[in-house]
Amino acid sequence: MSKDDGHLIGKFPALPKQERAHQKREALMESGRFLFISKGYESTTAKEIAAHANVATGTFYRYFSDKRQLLMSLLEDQLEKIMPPEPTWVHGDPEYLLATLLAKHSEDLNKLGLHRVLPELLPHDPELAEVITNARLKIHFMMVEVLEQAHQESLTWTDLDLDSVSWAIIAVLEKLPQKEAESGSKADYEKIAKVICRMIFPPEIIEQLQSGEKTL
Amino acid sequence: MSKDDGHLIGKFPALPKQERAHQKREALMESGRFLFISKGYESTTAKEIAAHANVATGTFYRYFSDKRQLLMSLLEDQLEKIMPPEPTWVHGDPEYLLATLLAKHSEDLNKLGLHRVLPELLPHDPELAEVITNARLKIHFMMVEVLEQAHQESLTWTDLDLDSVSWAIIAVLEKLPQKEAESGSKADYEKIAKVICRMIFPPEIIEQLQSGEKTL
Amino acid sequence: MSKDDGHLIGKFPALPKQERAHQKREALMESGRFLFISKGYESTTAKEIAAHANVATGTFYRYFSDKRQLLMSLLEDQLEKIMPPEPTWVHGDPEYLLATLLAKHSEDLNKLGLHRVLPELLPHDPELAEVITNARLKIHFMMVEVLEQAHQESLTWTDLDLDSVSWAIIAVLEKLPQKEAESGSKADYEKIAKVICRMIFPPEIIEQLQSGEKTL
Amino acid sequence: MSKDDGHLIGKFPALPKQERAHQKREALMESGRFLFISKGYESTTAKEIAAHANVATGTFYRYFSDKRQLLMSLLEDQLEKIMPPEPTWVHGDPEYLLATLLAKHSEDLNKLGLHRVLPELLPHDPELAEVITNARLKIHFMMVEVLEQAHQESLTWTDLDLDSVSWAIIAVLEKLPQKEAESGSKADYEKIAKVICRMIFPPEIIEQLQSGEKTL
DNA sequence: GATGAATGAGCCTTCATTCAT
DNA sequence: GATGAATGAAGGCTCATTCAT
Repeated sequence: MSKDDGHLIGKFPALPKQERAHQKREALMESGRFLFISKGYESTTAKEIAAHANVATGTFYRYFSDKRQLLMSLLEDQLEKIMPPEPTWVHGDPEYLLATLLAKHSEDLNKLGLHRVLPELLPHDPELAEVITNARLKIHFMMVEVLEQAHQESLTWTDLDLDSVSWAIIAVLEKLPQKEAESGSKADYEKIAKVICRMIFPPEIIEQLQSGEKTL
Repeated sequence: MSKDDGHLIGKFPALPKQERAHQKREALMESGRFLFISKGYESTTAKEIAAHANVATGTFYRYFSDKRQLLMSLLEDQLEKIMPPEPTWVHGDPEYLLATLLAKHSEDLNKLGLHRVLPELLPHDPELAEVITNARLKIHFMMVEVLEQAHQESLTWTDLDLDSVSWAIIAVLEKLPQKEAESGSKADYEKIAKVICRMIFPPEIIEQLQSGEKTL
Repeated sequence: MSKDDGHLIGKFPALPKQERAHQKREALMESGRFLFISKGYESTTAKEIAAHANVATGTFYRYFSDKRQLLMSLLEDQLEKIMPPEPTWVHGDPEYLLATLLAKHSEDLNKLGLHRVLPELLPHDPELAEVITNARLKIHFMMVEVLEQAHQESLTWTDLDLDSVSWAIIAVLEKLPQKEAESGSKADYEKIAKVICRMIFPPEIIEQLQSGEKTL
Repeated sequence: MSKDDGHLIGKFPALPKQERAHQKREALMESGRFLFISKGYESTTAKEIAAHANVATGTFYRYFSDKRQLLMSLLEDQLEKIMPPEPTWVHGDPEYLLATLLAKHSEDLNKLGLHRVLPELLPHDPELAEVITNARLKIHFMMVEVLEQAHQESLTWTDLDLDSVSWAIIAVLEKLPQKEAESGSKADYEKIAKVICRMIFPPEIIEQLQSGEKTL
């Protein structure tokens, strides 16, 4: 049904103008993403992106002021997808939950794929760096909050700095894609989840949580 | 005696030729390092490096076949400095030792500084990637070995996968410079060391080690 | 009609796109030819060719991958023009025919002009050398064939090696432009034709042919 | 005997200074000749020539103001060697004499080898061109004179322009090295000599000369 | 809006030439 | 005299960006 329903004749899609434009924009972004990931940001030229999206070079510049803006749009568009859903660790087996979370997060990142180009740019593009840092901070605060909550309930180690724990967890999280890229295979999320959990919970707490005695 | 005896003031260094050449090479490498770190590898031109080292463009090419080779030399020169000395965790307070190690490692990396450019290049330079991956693997194996040893002595958690622990530690280690770059200040090595140690040792073991009862 | 109808005066050519592109290519080739001839192949830069054709440097590279390719195109385009039409010496006054042929050939070469750059390149560009050698061989075989035919009819010297004769003729032919370049004036084609004819025909045969007694 | 007679100790030749200098100059010229011929004039760098002659780059410029001057010296030095000895065609079998001359000339040219680089330079170096043109003219006049002499004795064709004959002969002469370079083998000097002779002498004259009846 | 030819600044690299040692 | 490191102008080529159609 709707506008794409086969009433098309030949190669002239009868889409509303705005829709057509939107499609082109999308195509360019997708091409940009693909090429950035395949060959790196610097090595990808605007012309290539346009060609890959089957539009003329000039068209690129109608939709984006330059290569960088396309990247920014990619990020804006999809940064929220990186945001891990608030983990509900305290409601059940935290190791299992975390392993699931890791798998999901890793998959999301891979779908997005941009983590491969960011390192290339972050150090030299403050604005971009800020966007990313903010996203990271958001995750960090979210995680600290969760840890804090668990701390309130006396579920966590009492002698560890929650901020450092949170940061360490994020460090591990962010290194995951690299690990997988280097080894060429999926990481063993369960083992890693177990390690991460140990940073947070004493073993006996985890057992309690796993046995379901102590859910929120 | 004569004109070369060091009494000269001003711009006539009068060093032995080979020395002069070596100095120039060093100056170029230092300039390369500085500029790579400041403005990124791609954005740095051979001309700039030469200018920063106060030599002509052509001189750059006398000492290096190109920018990449300069980077490789930087790495070769200093990769061993990254190599953390084998930690002797089991001989004393592991938290203290690890904190010291973190501080030292972080400082080394910062002196080297290249960790900022590597991410930019690794995905697109297989040879370079291999060099780095090898170095990382070396650290990883070293760490696994140490953990294994501790494990033999029943010092470690018995339910954690040592390989994953090792990898997580390295992940944290490698994220340190980024953390410091983003926050603009030194990390709190002691708190982080504590978190890392928790991945390895049960708290009571750490206490034992700290009290010196159970050294190797 | 409207703005494209040719009534425009000034700088708006308004040709169909393809035509314009073709013209630009032509202009570049012509500029290349001119500059190669004037100042030599090596001494001519792509930038100069572009400037002479009133286009930007980059435009040169849209139409040609490099200087050499432009030269190759020049040759391909015009090599057939060098090919002398098969002479019909045996049908009439051979001296007159040959003189005409020489004049024509010389004029063609001069129009083309590339004979001035070829010597510079042939020894160091095997591919180019092959192209040229093939063209020369073609002429050689054509000439041998004609001589052979004349030989069949007992028109030629009986004691000369036709292959050597053919080669000598071509040598003379190819030296013509140089002779003219050095003296700065046209060669005396009739006198030279007479000399060449003497390499082929005994004088009495020529007389016969000239008197028309013995045409094919 | 003399200065080179074995009193040398180690690697310090006890040659008079001037001699040493002269040797270096010679070595540079020989290296230049070799490299010009192998890789072309333009593609040969001063540094290469120096390296090939086992001297430092700077030394090159002590003996020659630049690459071109080295070439000029090469020519000056050896141009006379190109000069064919005045042929004494009229004293014996002209075909035999000419064949010998061709062989000798060809060998000389090949020893010199510079005929390979001249075409690259002549069109764009008027001074050089003049040197060469003069040499050629000298040969031309020499040849015309000989022909004239033969003409006086009624040995030559009476209806051919001696100037054109002379020029044609030189054309053939100068194309010889190219022919040999292209075919990769020696030319058949006897056959070619026969053709050339036919441009000059009627067959019966040649027979006379060969039979020795009519020497000068 | 779309096109893609055109632009030209700027990068990489080479090499003739100089000059301090 | 000899050396060879240093110089820097200049050529080849790319690519982000513009603009006439």
